[in-house]
Amino acid sequence: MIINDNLKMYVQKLRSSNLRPTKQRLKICKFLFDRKKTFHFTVEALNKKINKNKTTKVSLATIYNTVEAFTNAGYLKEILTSKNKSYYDTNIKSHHHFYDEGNKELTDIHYSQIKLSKVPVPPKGKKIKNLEVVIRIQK
Amino acid sequence: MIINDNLKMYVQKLRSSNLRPTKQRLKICKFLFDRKKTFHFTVEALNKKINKNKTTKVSLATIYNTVEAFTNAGYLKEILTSKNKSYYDTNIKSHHHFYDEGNKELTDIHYSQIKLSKVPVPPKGKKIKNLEVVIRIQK
DNA sequence: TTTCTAGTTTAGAATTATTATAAACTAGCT
DNA sequence: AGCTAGTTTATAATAATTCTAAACTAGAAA
Ligand SMILES: [Mn+2]
Ligand SMILES: [Mn+2]
Ligand SMILES: [Zn+2]
Ligand SMILES: [Zn+2]
Repeated sequence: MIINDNLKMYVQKLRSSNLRPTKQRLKICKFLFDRKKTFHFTVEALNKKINKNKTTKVSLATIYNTVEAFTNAGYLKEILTSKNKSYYDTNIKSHHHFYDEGNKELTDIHYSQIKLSKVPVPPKGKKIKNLEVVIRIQK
Repeated sequence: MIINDNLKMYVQKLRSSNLRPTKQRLKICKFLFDRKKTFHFTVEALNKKINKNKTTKVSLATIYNTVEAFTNAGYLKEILTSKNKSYYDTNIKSHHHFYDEGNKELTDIHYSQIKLSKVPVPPKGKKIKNLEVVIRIQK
């Protein structure tokens, strides 16, 4: 996988989603996507990292707005697994997770690592939006 | 399955978990467990039902305390699937769920209705606490 | 029975995560 | 350069939950 350290790519990406490439969004893009590996984060953690010893701070409201916009645009995936706090994933491919109840961390499980040989039919008029397994683990 | 409409059973049950059989706890037990079918609920919903046109109200703090105590005692199971709100289940057997993103309701999937033919090994030093699948559905 | 005390309930305050508000700012078209 | 819709920001509001501390009570002991 290629590391994107050029802003032009993000500018295009944002424009293609009708999101103006503001300096705040580009800074967040750079932080989230300029890396070899995908990762999981909470808004709280992202806010800390983005504003860690930086002179120009991005407001918490913007962090929330941007995470929501990126999720709607399909750049991020929301993982609902924890009590009272949303997690986000820069890995947008369909995949499963371990959720460690001790340190409250998510770990990816590749889609092929879980095989569902029997899955129920959804109720009438409803369709399956998502079938991703969360395996809760602890010491 | 037998409907428990006698309080003595709940008194024993509570005592066996080192929970004093107070009138609040017994009222909540009666509401939660005196029925043919298990069900899912939020604390907000339980609070409304318990206090619906009743003269003696149970405080919201007690509803929270009791739900937590019952969960710790194993009378209830917590289902973490929704953003910002916990769900509880009077079905304490291991089983799976549909979660309808439209009306935010849970529906049981019997344990035998999902077969996992391949499951990954948890990380070193960690063990699987729970492997229950939530299938998100929508119209 | 009455007394005692740890456990429980309660109203209200506090906390945490998140969303809403509205004024100031800015990307980017004209 | 001027305009304007989109964006950022500080701050307030909201929602779910947890905390606090005073009042109450179950039930053991006297
Ligand atoms: Mn919340
Ligand atoms: Mn909360
Ligand atoms: Zn992931
Ligand atoms: Zn259930």
